[in-house]
Amino acid sequence: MAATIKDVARRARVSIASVSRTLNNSSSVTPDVRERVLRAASRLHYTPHAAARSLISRRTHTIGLLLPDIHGEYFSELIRGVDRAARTRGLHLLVSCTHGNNAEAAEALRSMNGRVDGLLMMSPYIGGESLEDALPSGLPTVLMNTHEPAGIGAAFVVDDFGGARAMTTHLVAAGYQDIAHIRGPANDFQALERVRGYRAGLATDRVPRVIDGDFTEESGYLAGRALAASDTPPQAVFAANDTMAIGCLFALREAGVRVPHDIALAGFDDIPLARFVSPPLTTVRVDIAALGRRALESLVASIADPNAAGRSSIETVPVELVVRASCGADSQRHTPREKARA
Amino acid sequence: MAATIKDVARRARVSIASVSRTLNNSSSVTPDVRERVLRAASRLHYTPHAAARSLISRRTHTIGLLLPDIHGEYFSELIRGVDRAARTRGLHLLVSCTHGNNAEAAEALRSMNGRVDGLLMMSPYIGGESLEDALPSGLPTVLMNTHEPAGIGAAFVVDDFGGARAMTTHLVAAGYQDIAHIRGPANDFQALERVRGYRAGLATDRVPRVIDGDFTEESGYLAGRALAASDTPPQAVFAANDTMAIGCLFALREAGVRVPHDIALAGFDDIPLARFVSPPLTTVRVDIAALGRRALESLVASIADPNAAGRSSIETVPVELVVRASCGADSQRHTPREKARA
DNA sequence: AGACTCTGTGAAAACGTTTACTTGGCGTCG
DNA sequence: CGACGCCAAGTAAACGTTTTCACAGAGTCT
Repeated sequence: MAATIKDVARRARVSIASVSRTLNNSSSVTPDVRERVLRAASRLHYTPHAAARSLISRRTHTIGLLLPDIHGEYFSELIRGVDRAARTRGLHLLVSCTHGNNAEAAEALRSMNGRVDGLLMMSPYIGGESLEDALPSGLPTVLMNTHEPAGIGAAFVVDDFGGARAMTTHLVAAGYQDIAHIRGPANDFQALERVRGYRAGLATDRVPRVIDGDFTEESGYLAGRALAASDTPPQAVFAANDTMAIGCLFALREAGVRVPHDIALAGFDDIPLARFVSPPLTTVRVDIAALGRRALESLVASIADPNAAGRSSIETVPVELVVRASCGADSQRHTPREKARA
Repeated sequence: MAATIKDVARRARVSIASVSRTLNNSSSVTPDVRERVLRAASRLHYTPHAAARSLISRRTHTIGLLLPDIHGEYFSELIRGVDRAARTRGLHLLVSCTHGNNAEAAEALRSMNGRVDGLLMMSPYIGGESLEDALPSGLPTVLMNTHEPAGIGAAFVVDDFGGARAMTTHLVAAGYQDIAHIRGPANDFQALERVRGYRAGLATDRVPRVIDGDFTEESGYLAGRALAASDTPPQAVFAANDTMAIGCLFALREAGVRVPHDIALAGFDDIPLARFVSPPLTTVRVDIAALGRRALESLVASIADPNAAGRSSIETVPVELVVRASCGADSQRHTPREKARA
């Protein structure tokens, strides 16, 4: 049975108020009392009961992290980034998944009531009922990668549009004219942004060529097989994430298509794998840990001052083009332009 | 301001006891009362305050997950496994990292007091003060991949020894005689077990050849470079994890050593990357999500019945040998035996 | 018809803190 | 020398629940 503040008070022969004051440095106490309390507390291995404390102080020192799923490097990086930032502020992390399910998200939100001081939420899903109803009112919230109108709180989004446009522009500049895009799921905000960036990056006279995918390796594989078998294969393929790009790479290889010689390839996210496949994958690097860190910092600020300005601001996390061999533009060889010149 | 049980009671014109009973189905209430309470609760968007509830009921419905670090697929898989199992039981997850730091671990443990019903902890580190002192007494705890004597609670360990021995045996059976092992950090329980398995798997007349590493890709790279430059390069290299194996692979490739033709290579963990490097890596698959799931289930059981039998049992999570091209034994070519026969 | 058992409801205690308020002692200043 | 103010320490209320206990009313059985 854990010791309570009463046990400490009794042992130190003071009132519970003095114990509380000593332990919280909330107001000055006599060195004598202080000494006795500290000794008693450590003797009893006393640690304050978090629930009791947060019941009265209205602070849990915990923030909720609600993710669509926990899968792969992407989320562990995100959690890591958030955790580090939280740790330096003495905050705990309550992690939960929605599994892309809006009902489950609402359920998770509901059961976090009174458990957290604020909420960090990634919900790229579009459609279904709005989150606004489900969110406990008054709970400071920061969204990540969401399309929600920013009435809820601050939001941080990865610059999917900018990254996809930069990638497409890069491919165009490398001389590819017919560039296909393997897109992510239709109800995913990030997937949409990347399609939008792809379209924006294309030369104005080119017709976009978008193939369905769902961010899985298999969907990339299927798309790659279809493209390889096409009467008019594209010169380059830009997959909306690295996982699909790698699936596509395998399909192309299987079909005897050389990358980047016959078809150039690019992805998005810069997962660790990207460097290691052969050829190494050209992609867009996303500093996902930074996203987590910045989102947490913003949340902390809005907890500290609920009426702060910048409440419903949207901030963009920059991305970076990473050019490797798979797009044929890292060296002098393989690009159509170079081939033509030769 | 969130609604409390009093608000609901007032609106439903009943006592707070009736509200509580209705919402918890704890005892029968009149349909009439029930109806009024439910209507009032939903009208007010009432959700019980978790801290207040757990103060009195001594249950937080939260379990603490304490990890050495959150990095890479390994931990996201673990969290995922634990989360799924927790979710089906209506439990929340409080995640924290120790960063391999025993002091930080103690601090995290301390601040989890009263916050969690039980603790799931992975602490492969050896040395430093024992965890036993830091652990809040009476808190059900399940350890993962630890060397701690099982006085604390149940423990689950991956069969590192068995996996490493199986891999070594496999390499021996494939005809390799001189097999080097790149080991993990000296203070890591799993690394030690893998070394032990390696030694056990070697033919009795062979001298173990162990090279230092620390589970990072770079250490694998350095080891690989040293081995390639050695006067007596081994016939096969068994790295204690895939990450080092891949580092080693790059070093060997750089040195012009063909894998598996000149030197065979094997890893441990079966990270997703393993399938994709070239040649695909022979390794040992660890179902890390299953480890998390089983550990959580065991924890739940010991929370439900604190005096349960099997309290300080140690269970082993099985592993599986995954033979791919890098060890030269998946096909008929490349193994010394085959080469000799040819 | 009276006593007795249920059953549903409300009042109140309890959980372990923090904090506003109260009290008592002491020093200071007029 | 007395009044005033300040400081440390204690008392008690409050936080929002669950749960024990008491109670009232309705059946049921002799």
